[in-house]
Amino acid sequence: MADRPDLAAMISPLGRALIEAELPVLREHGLSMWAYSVLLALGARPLRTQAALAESIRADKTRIIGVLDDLQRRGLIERTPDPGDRRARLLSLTEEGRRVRDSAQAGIQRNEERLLGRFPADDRRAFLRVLRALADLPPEEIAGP
Amino acid sequence: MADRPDLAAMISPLGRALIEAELPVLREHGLSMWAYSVLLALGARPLRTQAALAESIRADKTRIIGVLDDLQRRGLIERTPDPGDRRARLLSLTEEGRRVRDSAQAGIQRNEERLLGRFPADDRRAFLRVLRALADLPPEEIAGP
DNA sequence: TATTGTTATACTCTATAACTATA
DNA sequence: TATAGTTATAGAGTATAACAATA
Repeated sequence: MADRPDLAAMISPLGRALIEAELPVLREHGLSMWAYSVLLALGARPLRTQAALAESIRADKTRIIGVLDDLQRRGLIERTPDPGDRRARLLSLTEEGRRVRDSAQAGIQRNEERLLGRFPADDRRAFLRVLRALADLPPEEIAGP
Repeated sequence: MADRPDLAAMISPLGRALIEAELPVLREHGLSMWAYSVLLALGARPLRTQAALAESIRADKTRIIGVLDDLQRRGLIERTPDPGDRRARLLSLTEEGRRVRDSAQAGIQRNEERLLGRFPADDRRAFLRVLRALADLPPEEIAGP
């Protein structure tokens, strides 16, 4: 027997539980998980094509179309044909979209801070430092040789 | 904007990537992810019913039947009717099952140790300490009030 | 009647392929 | 012809409901 559980066996269910914890907050804002992912991705920087957006959130491009339709209808994003190439749609957050994203994220991180609050500050900082570094690794690096 | 990404946004994709990293190792041992989960759960302690096993790995009970069929056929687990209640099936690992589980887990953790090896020992210990504590929390505690 | 395990069915999510419009 | 976006179809994975055996 190993002296610790597999990382994946700890991290993967924890991720599912954290997503479960997000759902009530997102529901209050009328957002699905995909919709929230889109708002986060567009907030980081506006994107020039839906395909690029889909790739950045690791989704299939056909999967986000309904999500974009809904966000646009509700005035949270703008989707305008690129004048330079009318096949592409320029994507960006509206002010309202930014507001909804920030409000949802504040609610989510409030709960996450409650969870982290049970650990000593040093452990918390080290945990976040390692987690951020691991999360930034490209999947090929995680997969290994 | 928040000063860090949401925990879920970091942890959940990381979990998926770690599972991807496990797949080649599991494939070498002829194991699916569910089969490996079963071997791990039965290794911790033998279980008296399939329903209890399913619950312990957060699976539907109908979902693991084919997995158990296969593991039993290959001699990795034993599934014997409980003499005291012939409806139930006593589940346990065989010696071969234990061997396969240990070999697969060794391969998986070898790669995980490679990933952790890039961090200072202190950070690594703190990371695992916090991660284990979070993974041990019941989902209700993670969900919050 | 209730419970364990099983099988059959339906549903959800996701990806693949076909289509439209621009280039 | 190639590409961005969209729609329609098919596939995988999962859960729900019905069933058989035992209590």
